[in-house]
Amino acid sequence: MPSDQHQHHHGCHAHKPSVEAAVERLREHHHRITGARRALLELLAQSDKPLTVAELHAGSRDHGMDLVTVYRNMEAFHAAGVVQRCPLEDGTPLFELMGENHHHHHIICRVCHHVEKLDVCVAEAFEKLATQRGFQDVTHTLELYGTCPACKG
Amino acid sequence: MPSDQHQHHHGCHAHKPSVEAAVERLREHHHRITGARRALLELLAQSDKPLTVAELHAGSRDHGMDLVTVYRNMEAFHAAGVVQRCPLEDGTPLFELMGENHHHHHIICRVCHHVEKLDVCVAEAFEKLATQRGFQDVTHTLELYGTCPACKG
DNA sequence: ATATGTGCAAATTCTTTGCATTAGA
DNA sequence: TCTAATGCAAAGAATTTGCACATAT
Repeated sequence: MPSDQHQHHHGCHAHKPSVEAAVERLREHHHRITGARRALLELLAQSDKPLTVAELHAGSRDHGMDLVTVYRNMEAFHAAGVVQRCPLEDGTPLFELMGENHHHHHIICRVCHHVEKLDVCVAEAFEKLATQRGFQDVTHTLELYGTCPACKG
Repeated sequence: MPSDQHQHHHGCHAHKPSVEAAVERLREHHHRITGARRALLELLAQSDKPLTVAELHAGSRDHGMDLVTVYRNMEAFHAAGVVQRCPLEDGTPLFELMGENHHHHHIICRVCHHVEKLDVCVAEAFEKLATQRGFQDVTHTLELYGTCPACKG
């Protein structure tokens, strides 16, 4: 039962909440809240799509942090459950803020890497299969790949 | 409508079929069928899980091919629609033969990378969403990650 | 016969590590 | 104050490219 179509009027909406939630989570994990981390969290919160290391680095260029800081923080964020990794088909790492906002997936153009959010999740029930087999801390990714209208040909 | 449970008595069964199907596909794409390619296809067909570049290289060591041959052929196979890429959460590339056999997904231990096949696919319907948005050649991956029973702690 | 595929070596890109310095808590 | 985070530089790993030779069609 797709309840879609809410994401084509973005701008600067309910971002702070996700950032603050992330900050709390990081504190729980005894991490310090630095300028670099705030900058990265803001970026992730403002983005409507998962970001690459390069995009994170470029996007926070006003803060001027080093690439290695991006790598280290994405690892820390992931370990703290603040971001989710959802690599492209070719393995390129993408990072996305784990929202309290409902879980969702993406349709990604395999040519231009344009990403659209799909506000539906059919996979939650699926996770039970894994849990039944004795797996713990089960998460999932569901990515659709295709050629977007602009890239036909 | 899950039609599960057919894969726990493997050995050397219906492999040739998938290999031959792949070979045909490669021919359609005007690719030559070399020893290296046969070896890689056999390996993929015999495996009940997606394989890494290293595994493909090691597994075909009797043929003694170069690592770069694995890379190049996986790219060719993917372009020809013979294999599917399904990277691990961390981006590590995995390759799996695209079967005429029914589509399925995996549950992967994020500690030891043990992989189990799930003979169910809930995502086909999902692909329609992408098609409706004008995407073409839509495929998907659905991977579940967790800590397997052996890796608890 | 001819072009594609392969191996080897080198180049490139991506990611990680070490260590001195800076800055949160 | 005291430890975690950062930047810079260097190391390491993964992947790609170039070119001469081998081999499927």
